[in-house]
Amino acid sequence: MMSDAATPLLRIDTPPKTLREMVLERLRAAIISGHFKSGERLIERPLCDSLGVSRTVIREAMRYLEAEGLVEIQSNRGPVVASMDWDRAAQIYEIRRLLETNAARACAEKADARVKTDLRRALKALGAAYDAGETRPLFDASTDFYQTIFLAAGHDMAWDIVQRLNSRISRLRAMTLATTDRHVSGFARMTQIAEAICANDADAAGRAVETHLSEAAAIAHRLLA
Amino acid sequence: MMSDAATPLLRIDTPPKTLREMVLERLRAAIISGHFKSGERLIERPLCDSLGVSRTVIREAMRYLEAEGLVEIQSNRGPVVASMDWDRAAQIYEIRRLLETNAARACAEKADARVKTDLRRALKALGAAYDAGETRPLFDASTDFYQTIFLAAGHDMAWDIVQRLNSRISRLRAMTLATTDRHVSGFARMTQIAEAICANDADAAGRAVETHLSEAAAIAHRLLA
DNA sequence: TCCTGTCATACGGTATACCAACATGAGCGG
DNA sequence: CCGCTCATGTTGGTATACCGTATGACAGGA
Repeated sequence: MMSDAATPLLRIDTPPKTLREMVLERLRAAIISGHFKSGERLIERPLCDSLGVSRTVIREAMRYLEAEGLVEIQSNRGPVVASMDWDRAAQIYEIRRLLETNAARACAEKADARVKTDLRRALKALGAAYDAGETRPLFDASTDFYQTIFLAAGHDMAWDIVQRLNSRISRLRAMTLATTDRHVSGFARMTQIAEAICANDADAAGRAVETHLSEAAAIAHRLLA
Repeated sequence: MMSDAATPLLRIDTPPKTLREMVLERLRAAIISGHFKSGERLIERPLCDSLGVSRTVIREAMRYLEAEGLVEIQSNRGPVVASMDWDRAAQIYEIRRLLETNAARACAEKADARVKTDLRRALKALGAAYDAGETRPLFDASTDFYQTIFLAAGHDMAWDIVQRLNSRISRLRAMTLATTDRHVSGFARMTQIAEAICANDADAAGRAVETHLSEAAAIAHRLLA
């Protein structure tokens, strides 16, 4: 027999990306990075030209982005980059609070040596990104840190939700990260979280995430409201 | 002056639905109701024929359903109705637990007379649906009950998430509701929830939702695992 | 000046035809 | 039993056309 049906190691689950996946990623990245500002119309035909694809592909990508909440479709006017107000942002921070504290607790309970090294590595990268001071790597390192926690906790569905929510408050997150005092307190909080998890202390991990997030939400509130 | 800029009463905000919205709703309903079984391929052209629309519309609807997680796209094979295993279902129940207990608590804290009558009305409808014994009205009444709670709490984003999660475990929910002992305990739990909220007792409301959900999850686990 | 009606333009919503690439299963030969 | 080839079904993607709505410019009339 060749091998078992599910050999996980050389399985190709994403055979070369389709055009619409690439277009989707670019559009999403463009929105998240602020290249398209909120409220801006996304007109199909110009996008076709600049991306070099047909309307079909653009439109299908738009449906996906619509479902993600990154664009809103106005009737007979087409897609517009979604905007965010404080009320909804606050709801997002609240949902994140629930999901992230829960994930941190679960992670702390089941973290083994492997997870702990991953986490320390992610934290180290995060520290380097904080020192470097550029927004983009900081974004990525922060994402990686949380991803480590969520996946180690086995909460991949919650992680999907959190990522989606984060993409909708990307501007807010960028501004929050750029806040100067955040450079110190942010990393300190992340360190607390990592330490609590490495000590398998679920309560401490949950509390650390909670304070981290409430601080972030407070800064965001000051910036937006 | 004619009238203020925003005359709310005759404003048309949903000018007649577009074809793709109608198609989207029908396909979604067809998947949730089990008309398309999980794992089943959704082949474009037959769908075009049966729905009487063009491929464009079908394909765009599929992108949306993909983003919702109701269908999965296999490369070069197109959309397939997504399936659900217990691990992911458990994650969904866990996320619902967090969001629903939180919403119930918030609702209990800020419920006024208006909300309470709405809730009692929803509960009454729910009781009638339980007595009638048909699955579909029960589904709708249950949805309405929770919607009342979430919206009264001001948690509309969480509500969107919960609805999306529920659509992904619709089969499981249907089986759970059909379980006979659920007919008694389910309504009793819902009554507890409503009473706690009407008493503005956040802790009791949270606890009631928690037990309700953990019971539901246990039944689902028995059925699926 | 302030309406109001008209018109041209821009753009989304939908349909259709067409083609290339890939998947799959049947049949064929070894 | 295995591998090869080939026909067919289906998706991925493009190009094109047409209609309806939205919008802004403009002209005439109260």
